[in-house]
Amino acid sequence: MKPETLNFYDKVYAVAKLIPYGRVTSYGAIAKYLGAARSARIVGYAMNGSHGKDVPAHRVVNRKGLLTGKHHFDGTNLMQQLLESEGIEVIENQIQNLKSVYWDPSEEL
DNA sequence: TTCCTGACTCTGA
DNA sequence: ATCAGAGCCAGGA
Repeated sequence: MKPETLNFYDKVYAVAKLIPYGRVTSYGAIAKYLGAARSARIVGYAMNGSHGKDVPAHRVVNRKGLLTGKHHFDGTNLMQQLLESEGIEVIENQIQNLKSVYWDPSEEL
């Protein structure tokens, strides 16, 4: 396998690992940071392989702050619990005060 | 090689 | 303001 091919996933994982504690980001933000603003779905798709890795996928949500990927987690509210455990208020799969906990790699990095 | 699916996002009504 | 539809890229069969 070519390193370039894996580079995309590797970058996604790398950025996800860079997400600070108590902060969340969106797929589009990561995609944009990687130079593929239109590949937001690919970022989420890449997260499918993040299981078993050190990638805090629970800190990655969609642009609306909705936990769309929580269904892919082991439990049903596991993702929400993880976020709440970090001080992030989540109600009905919706992150509250998203603006305050939002973390943009393009701006922070 | 082609077709299908998907943890998204944007634009239009 | 909210709701619905189309577009986009990458990976797997």
